[in-house]
Amino acid sequence: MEVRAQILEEATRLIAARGFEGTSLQAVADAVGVKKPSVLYHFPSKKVLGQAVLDELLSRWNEILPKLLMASALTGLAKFDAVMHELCDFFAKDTDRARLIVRELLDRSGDTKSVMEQQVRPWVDVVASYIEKGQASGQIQADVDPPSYVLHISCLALASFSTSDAFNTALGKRTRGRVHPRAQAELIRIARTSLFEESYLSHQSNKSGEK
Amino acid sequence: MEVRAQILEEATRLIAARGFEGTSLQAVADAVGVKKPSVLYHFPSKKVLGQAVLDELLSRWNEILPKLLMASALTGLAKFDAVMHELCDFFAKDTDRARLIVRELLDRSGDTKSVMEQQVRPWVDVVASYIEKGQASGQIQADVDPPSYVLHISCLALASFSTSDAFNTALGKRTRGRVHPRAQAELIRIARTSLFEESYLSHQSNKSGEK
DNA sequence: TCGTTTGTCTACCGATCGGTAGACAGTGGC
DNA sequence: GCCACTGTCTACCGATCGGTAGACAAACGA
Repeated sequence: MEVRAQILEEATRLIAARGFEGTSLQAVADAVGVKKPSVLYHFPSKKVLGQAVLDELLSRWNEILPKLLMASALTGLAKFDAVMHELCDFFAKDTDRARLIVRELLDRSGDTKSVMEQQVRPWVDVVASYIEKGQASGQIQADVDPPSYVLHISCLALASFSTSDAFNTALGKRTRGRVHPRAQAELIRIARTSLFEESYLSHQSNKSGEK
Repeated sequence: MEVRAQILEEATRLIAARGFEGTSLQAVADAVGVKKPSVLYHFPSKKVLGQAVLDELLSRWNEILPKLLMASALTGLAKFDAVMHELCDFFAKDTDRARLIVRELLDRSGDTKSVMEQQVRPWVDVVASYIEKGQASGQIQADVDPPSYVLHISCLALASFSTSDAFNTALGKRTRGRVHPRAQAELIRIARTSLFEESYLSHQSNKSGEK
């Protein structure tokens, strides 16, 4: 069972870096240190291996999903901070994750339709409904378009993390392999400032003595 | 010269959709309606063809770059709106553009280092310096990190446009091939709200009678 | 009219692709 | 001792990859 896990790990790394089409079974086998038929013994085809990589990613995501939304004891800014913190942590823990998702969105934009409608959209609707509540209570800016906001911020996190190397180079930072702390702080600032009413934010920061 | 342009066009479309590794010269030839050696007559190798696709994209970008920054007669919010409008228009005119750039960032994150440092960073620095001026005059929020902000908003536009199909599906919209108007408006709102001081924005909207 | 150039083609090359067949070694249970 | 199972291997398959050689036809310039 050890070899199977290694194959999955190296395949994840290679597909994230070079794409599914750009990764050969031979390259995966070489990375693990076995021969090609051994790879095909554990995963009966390349397509199955690719799907296993995505399934592994999805199961990791499902691990933190509860923490994301079941932090329902929190409200307003505290809930927002918890969600953004978990989201950034998820991608920061393994930089391949954002790359894999972005590649999947690019490579199979057609095939992901049903996944989008069945898996992503309900999740977006839940977060959007929270935002609408915040708008009703005046904590959140009235002209926010909740579903678009949720998707844009998701896209922003995905893109910034998946291109973190080029991102840091353009920043002139040498923080390899992960998003620079200042850039991550700015990401969260953009998301927060474009969501909450300024009056609510200043009130919260006064209360908590933050910044 | 007609065939060469068609090859470039179909190669652009195919590489944007399936990636460089996922696009064979045979597929390009079939799309144009010629045989494979004809493709290799106009472009001596696949690598050259791929670079030509990127060069074409870069030259289109250089066409609008002056309009982006030489709109220097404008200041503050008017300049911001002009830049964001041109930026969105650029990607909206051809949805392949964002996909090509994102793929390039993913596939050759290492090789793009010099391009980043020589082409992108100066541009980022220019915009960042404008933002710093805005901070000094109080129009722009003091806690914005200018270079990070510029890159994040660029990433946001890139990611939202390049994944527009999946994006719209998750939104439940059927606006195929381009970003839904509401989503694009929300993108600009996020960028504007997270940049300018609220007092400046409300002052400007009072002056122009907008919204 | 006659070379030359331009562009497209057929036929083919070696390398690599994903995948298969089957030998072989270890490791149990009985 | 024996058989079944597991896992890895060598050797190979047809298909496709990027790329080349060279025939051929149309267009062009002198």
